[in-house]
Amino acid sequence: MATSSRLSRSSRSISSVEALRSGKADLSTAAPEFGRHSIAGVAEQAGVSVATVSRVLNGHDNVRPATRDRVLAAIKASGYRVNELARNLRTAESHLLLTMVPDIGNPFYAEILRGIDSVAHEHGYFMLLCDTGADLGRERSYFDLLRQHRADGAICLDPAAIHQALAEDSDTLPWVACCEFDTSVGVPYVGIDNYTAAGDAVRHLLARGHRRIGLINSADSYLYAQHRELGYLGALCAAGIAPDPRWRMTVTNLDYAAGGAAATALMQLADPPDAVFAVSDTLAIGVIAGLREAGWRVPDDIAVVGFDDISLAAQVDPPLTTIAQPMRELGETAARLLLQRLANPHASVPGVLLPHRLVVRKSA
Amino acid sequence: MATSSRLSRSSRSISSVEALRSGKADLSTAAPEFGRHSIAGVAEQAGVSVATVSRVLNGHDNVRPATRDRVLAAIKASGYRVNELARNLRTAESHLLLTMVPDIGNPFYAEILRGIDSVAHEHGYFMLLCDTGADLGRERSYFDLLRQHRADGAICLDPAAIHQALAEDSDTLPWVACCEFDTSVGVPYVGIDNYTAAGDAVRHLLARGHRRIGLINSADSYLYAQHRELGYLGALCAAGIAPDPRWRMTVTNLDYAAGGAAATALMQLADPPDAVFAVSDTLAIGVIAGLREAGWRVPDDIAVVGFDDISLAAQVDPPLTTIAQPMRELGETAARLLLQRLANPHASVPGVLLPHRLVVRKSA
DNA sequence: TTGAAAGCGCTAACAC
DNA sequence: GTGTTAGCGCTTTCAA
Repeated sequence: MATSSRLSRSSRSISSVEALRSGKADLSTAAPEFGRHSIAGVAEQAGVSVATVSRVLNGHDNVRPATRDRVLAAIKASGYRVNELARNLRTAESHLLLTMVPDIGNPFYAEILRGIDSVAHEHGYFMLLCDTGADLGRERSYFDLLRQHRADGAICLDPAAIHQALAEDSDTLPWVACCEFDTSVGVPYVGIDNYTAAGDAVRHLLARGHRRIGLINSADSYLYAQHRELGYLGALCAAGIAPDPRWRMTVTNLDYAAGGAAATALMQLADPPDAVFAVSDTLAIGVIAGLREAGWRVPDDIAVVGFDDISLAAQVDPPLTTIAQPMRELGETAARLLLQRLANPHASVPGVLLPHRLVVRKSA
Repeated sequence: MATSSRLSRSSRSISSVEALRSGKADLSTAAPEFGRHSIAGVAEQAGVSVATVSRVLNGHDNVRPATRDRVLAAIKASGYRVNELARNLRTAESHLLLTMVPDIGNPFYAEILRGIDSVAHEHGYFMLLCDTGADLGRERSYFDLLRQHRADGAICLDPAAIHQALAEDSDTLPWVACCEFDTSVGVPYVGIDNYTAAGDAVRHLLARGHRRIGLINSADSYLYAQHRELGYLGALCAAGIAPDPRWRMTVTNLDYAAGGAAATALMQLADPPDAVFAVSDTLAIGVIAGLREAGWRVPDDIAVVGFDDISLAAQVDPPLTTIAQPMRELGETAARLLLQRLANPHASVPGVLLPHRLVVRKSA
């Protein structure tokens, strides 16, 4: 294929471009008759029993080298692959880890997912990813995957699930919470100290001389939103400032547009803030865009602090000052907690708080 | 465990953070004993045979209503859930669709993923997401999931796989290509006409009076990169312009940083371009950031056109002019093609090209 | 060291 | 309409 794919590039490309234009390339597909062999076939071919093949397959050492070689040869010759479905049924595990994320599109989750994925692979697991859209119904159906034994355990990054945890049997299921968590439920979790982190953001603003500090927050049904609001309030109070309640905006979505809309609303107040703390970088980036559109300069007219430190934060204009969460580590830890719980269902699994840090750039 | 996990947070967190960081948490495997009931238990409880329970479970209509009710009651009372592992073994399908994406972090893929997910769910499938990191080895191991019957089919968004397709048996496996595809291979695909799309981008720049147009492209091992380069070249030639080869930059990564670096390099030429076409929005956003850092104004000093139209494109400063791909539809179509292929392995599945469009904003 | 055989939990013939 | 039963492909005692 190396050679055939290296046919004069231009000629091939052009013809294929033409084929593409028409959009009509017909692809008569051959029958995918994959995996016809079973362990019995291999056994027969190697002149041994299925038990022996199984032993070889699983690397048991009680097989004579000569026998092993014969089996290995038969496997190779037949192109045999283990049917994991059968193996899973037998061993009662799927080696799949369910990950529920509220919004795949939010770059905040991408790095967390990578962390989960890497640890999962290290331990022979695959990640079954589900976008819940923060919808309770869908979430519930995803938990069913656990009940149906289609996944061995779950990592939930989705706030909506947490509250459900108490009400249903989901607390008997093998899952852990990541980022959004309730320490008072018996579910293992990993996250950061949202209260302190939000306080850090606000204290930074305070240190820069801002006194009129707005907050753009998620609905307080989210625990992290509650904690960040408390952190915001706490820092302000400690500085002897009574925050204007009109400066607290609630959004139902963390996307760019929501940030822009909230910022616009904020600046239309008779008495607008001179700084804003948004509880997500995506929100903050939307805020900056909205502000710019309305003719305000950041940080001169109004300072902006975000939360998360997604890779984009450094790229926008002005680069975003934000609270960094250790995203990759958050994901890795969540996966380890879950694996730990699976390995030892009766042991108590700890809750973990990871450190955050303030990253000062130009927006505040 | 609820109580034992309620130990003072600080002390617990610290020790566990250390254990987890080390990655050495020991994971001796024990049997997770959830879901103790089987279909036999339900049958017994309802005073019927397992076959009848199975019939009820699968909604067959040859069951007397009274019997059905009895079974349903028994199911409810026992909290029984189907063991999908067993069902899958029996029916030889997992109802899992594998999706291979080169980089979860690239927002371009997020909307495609949503499209896939929605169609998959509509048809009772779940999406098993794998980040290949554009790595051939990992990709290969993901294809193994198909061979092992752990997934029924796959959607591959990853360039690296395409070339592999010819060389290995992967062309007998049930998969489809999305976004990156080779019309000359017998694999169903969906994508856009990259040649024309790139041409449209360049013609827009031409129409705005630019003549010195640079290109920031992926390595030409990618088919889409080849086609876009051809489109770029074609449009330039048609306008009677001989493009300076030094204005063509190749990046090995589509992230923001790569765009910034390429832009910087471009502008250090003795004779820099006055416009740049980047083959990805993430790249283009990095270009803008890099340019700004170096003191260039967009679009006054240099115009920038991107590709994809991710949601962020409208948020950056200046808002990005770009080629929009119908991302959601791309994903939906890919899923449909795959489902179609699964439903009818012998039918020929078409290749599909979806329309793109130029979105003019302020960067060019 | 190897084999025979019993299931894992389910579906689908095939009987009644 | 309902029950009996034979597997799906594998792992794992238990014997030999």
